[in-house]
Amino acid sequence: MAAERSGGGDPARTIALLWRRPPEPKPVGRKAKVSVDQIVTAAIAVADREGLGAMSMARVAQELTVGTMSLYTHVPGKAELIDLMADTVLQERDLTPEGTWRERVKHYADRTRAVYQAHPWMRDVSMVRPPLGPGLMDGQEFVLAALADSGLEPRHVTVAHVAIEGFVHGAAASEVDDQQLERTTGESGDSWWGARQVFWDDYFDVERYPTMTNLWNAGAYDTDGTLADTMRSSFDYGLEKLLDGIEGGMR
Amino acid sequence: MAAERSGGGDPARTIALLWRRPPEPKPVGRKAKVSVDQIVTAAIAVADREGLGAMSMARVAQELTVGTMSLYTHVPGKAELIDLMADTVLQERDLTPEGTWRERVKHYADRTRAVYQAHPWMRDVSMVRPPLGPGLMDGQEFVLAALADSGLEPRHVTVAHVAIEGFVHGAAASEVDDQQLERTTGESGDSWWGARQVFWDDYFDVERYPTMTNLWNAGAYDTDGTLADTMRSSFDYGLEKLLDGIEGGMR
DNA sequence: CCTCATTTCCGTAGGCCATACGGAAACAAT
DNA sequence: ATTGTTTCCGTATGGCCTACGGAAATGAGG
Repeated sequence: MAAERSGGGDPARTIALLWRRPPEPKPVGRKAKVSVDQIVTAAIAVADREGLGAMSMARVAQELTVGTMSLYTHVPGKAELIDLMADTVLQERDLTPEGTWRERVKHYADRTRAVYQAHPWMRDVSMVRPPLGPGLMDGQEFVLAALADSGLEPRHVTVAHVAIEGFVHGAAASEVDDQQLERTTGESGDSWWGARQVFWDDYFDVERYPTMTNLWNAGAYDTDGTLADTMRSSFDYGLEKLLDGIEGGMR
Repeated sequence: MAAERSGGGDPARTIALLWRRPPEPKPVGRKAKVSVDQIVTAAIAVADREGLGAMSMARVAQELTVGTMSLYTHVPGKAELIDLMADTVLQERDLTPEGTWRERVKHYADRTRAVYQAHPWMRDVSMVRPPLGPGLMDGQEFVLAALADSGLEPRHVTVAHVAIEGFVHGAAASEVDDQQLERTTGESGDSWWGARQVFWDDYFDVERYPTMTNLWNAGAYDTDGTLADTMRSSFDYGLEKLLDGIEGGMR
């Protein structure tokens, strides 16, 4: 379906969970078999292996040898669990503030990209209404600090920030899409394209697509590395050009 | 769940459907109550109104007053139906080749953005293994022609193309994310942020986030328009800077 | 009109999913 | 041993996709 995060429940409860502020100590009552951390860890493990689609409450409970409904004692629902998962993996970026502002933005992009590589299901998590936890907030502060040091006006810092965030998450997402599809469908990108050879043979119209034909003949699509390499270069190229443009606008 | 397109079935069948090449005329047998076009149109209508999550085979069949399983006579399965939907709405961009190469790329970006605006469920459709139909192909040809006219080397045309494609789809996707969430959850972005006021009151740490605090105090987050306006400017700003960078790299 | 091959229509059934509800079980304090 | 509190979890509801196979409709040939 979709980016199925939203946190329909009580926002205060979700935010308290994100910052791991337990409601209060409970010396009385039955001992808990599982903790929030265990649930989040197990959920991430399932999603890493089999995709977000396979991360069901029943599946996570099974992983912890616990009844499905037990999870609801610790976590309001599935949407909130996804919030917790996302913020947790965003904390894996350890962002060291070294170098020029450009180097720091590049560093941020690389670390974020690494998160997506390690957790391809992040593709399916919308960042428009993000989990307001430490993982997200620390990243924002890091990029904003770099941009503020660049000499941009405060006003332009915020708009450049949104553009960079959008590019990084968007590019990282489309880069791991391929792997995620491979994981869920069991078919690799190369094999997928290979199976569609029939398209180039029977449907591609040279007259309708002259530019593609020319580029093909000019060897523009000859490639040494894999499809993953190509996407990686595009990520770097695009970010570089975007930063060039931002820098150029300052002078 | 996810970007639930993949076309696990026979690729040749799917491609034939995308280009609307019927297998052959059938003078014999029971008359069909519905056509492929009707199914695709109804599916798009449902997804437009209620999101891709609500676009189930049963729901589409209901729309056409037909049994659920009847759809499978005309369409291999849900994944292929989504392929058909995506390529159909991409055909709605009518791309007129006028102006400089930059103007044409901008034109392409705007038309693609309009598609996402009209069909927010496109956010959930992965473009990594795209539907190889006329809608997608015509768009690719258009951008490549613009870039080829720019004077870029063939080699750089392809990498710039991937970067632009990624930016446009990524930015358009995150721009409509908000609307889609509003549609499915019934809560607007403003109301969502408002309900999380508690975060700024009780959790935001001024010492931990000095840059954000400074920017806030400098009025960088004061805004005249809505959240949608802000995202729109970022889309334009980011594309502009990306094209600046690409153009600058040529000299 | 009847037969028959061909095509489409679609009911049923199996195996998934989230989660509301409410009772059973475990534990600390009295 | 009782009581209050908390956690655990079985059941049930209403959804989803689609494999299977039989019923219904249609045109052609007799």
